[in-house]
Amino acid sequence: MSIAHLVDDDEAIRDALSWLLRSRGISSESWDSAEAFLADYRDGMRGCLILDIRMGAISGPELFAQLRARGCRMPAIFLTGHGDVPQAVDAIKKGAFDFIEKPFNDNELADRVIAAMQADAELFSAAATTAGIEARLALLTTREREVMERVLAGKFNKVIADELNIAMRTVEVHRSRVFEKMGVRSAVDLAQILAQLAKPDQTSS
Amino acid sequence: MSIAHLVDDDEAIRDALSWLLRSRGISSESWDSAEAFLADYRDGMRGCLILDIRMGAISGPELFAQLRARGCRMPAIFLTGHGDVPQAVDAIKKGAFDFIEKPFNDNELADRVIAAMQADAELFSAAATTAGIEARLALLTTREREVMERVLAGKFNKVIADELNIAMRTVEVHRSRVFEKMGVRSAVDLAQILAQLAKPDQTSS
DNA sequence: TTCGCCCCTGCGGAAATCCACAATGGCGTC
DNA sequence: GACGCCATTGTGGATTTCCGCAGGGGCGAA
Repeated sequence: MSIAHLVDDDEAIRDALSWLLRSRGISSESWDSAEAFLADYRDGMRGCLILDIRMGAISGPELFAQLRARGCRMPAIFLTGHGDVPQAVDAIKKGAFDFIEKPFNDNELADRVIAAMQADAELFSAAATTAGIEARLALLTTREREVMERVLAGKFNKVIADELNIAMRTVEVHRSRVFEKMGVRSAVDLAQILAQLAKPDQTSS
Repeated sequence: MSIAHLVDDDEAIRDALSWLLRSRGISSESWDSAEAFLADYRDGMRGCLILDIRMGAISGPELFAQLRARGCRMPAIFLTGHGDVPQAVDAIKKGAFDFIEKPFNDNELADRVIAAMQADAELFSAAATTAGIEARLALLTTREREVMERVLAGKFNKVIADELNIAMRTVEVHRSRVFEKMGVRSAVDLAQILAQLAKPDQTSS
């Protein structure tokens, strides 16, 4: 279940938003401060963030930055009462999903939240595959990784054997074990799945 | 020589900006409308764009969209007189480099322009390498491309031969010609350079 | 028509990969 | 100490790749 995580120090806004979202079939949870949310935050949370810009000690953008630093990739929608262009520009540049002025149009906001939820779903499925790849990568032994690097550099087993001062046969064994553990059947496949790992694709609006 | 391309219907602004930039060692050229700029626009132009939001028939964002459609990748800085948050958010999401309100701070604006110039330079060098790859790719014949696809799919020459209903020897010939034309020596190398082609890397402020 | 480019094919050999079978030694855990 | 995991190596053979040599047919441009 993915839910909207609402952080705003204004109870009226929290109530209005959670009611609005519920009416669209979106469940939400609320916090009255960034600190409160940070205390509850857990890796792997799903859904989206709806953050007020101005809050107590920690502002929305600051909260967002801290969450990002902690690995959170949930799409964030910022709410602001006073149209601050530089802040909006800055937020979007830093990866915010959207930046909306209060008072907001109910329909529009709900649509944006739904879009954010969808973005999160896509991010999640993308992350699932890369996580799988990384998990397999973690299973490799040191030697296997050394061999893999050189295989990806397009070197012949013979050359790799020389570089590592081991017999060609040993290289072959490592090589095939790498393929096996990574679930691929050729060096080309390996190169391709590793290439997609280093390539996060950006989605917006 | 990279220069700032200034498009604004207000002569006073154009003059002020070009003077400001000149004082920082940045040369610029000015147009008084989007139409005028579009008429002069040529592929391969270098530098950055400084676009007014509100202009005659074609607005800054519209001009930007048209340029992007025509392949222009110059970083664009938008100037706006009235702080319009939704417009700013939209512009940044669509890839604008920056969105600045008038009246602007001279120092800040100059800094942003310099940053945009630098972004353009990075884009250019990145584009140069991908352009090289695409140029080589364009040299391949249809058959060679068909073979290449299947090689990248990790298929054996034998399988490829079956799929294309040609002799294995022919596949080998195409395969080696592909390597030759692409300037690589193994299928792994090929996979890697093609992977980097599909991966534009985003740079912002 | 001649020339160039592309697609196709066969032969044969050198080089590399892939793989099953078989084994040794180190190292840490239970 | 037995067991498991890792790194290492060898033999030998099947499979694949890589490549030079040699040649045929189609097709469009000069």
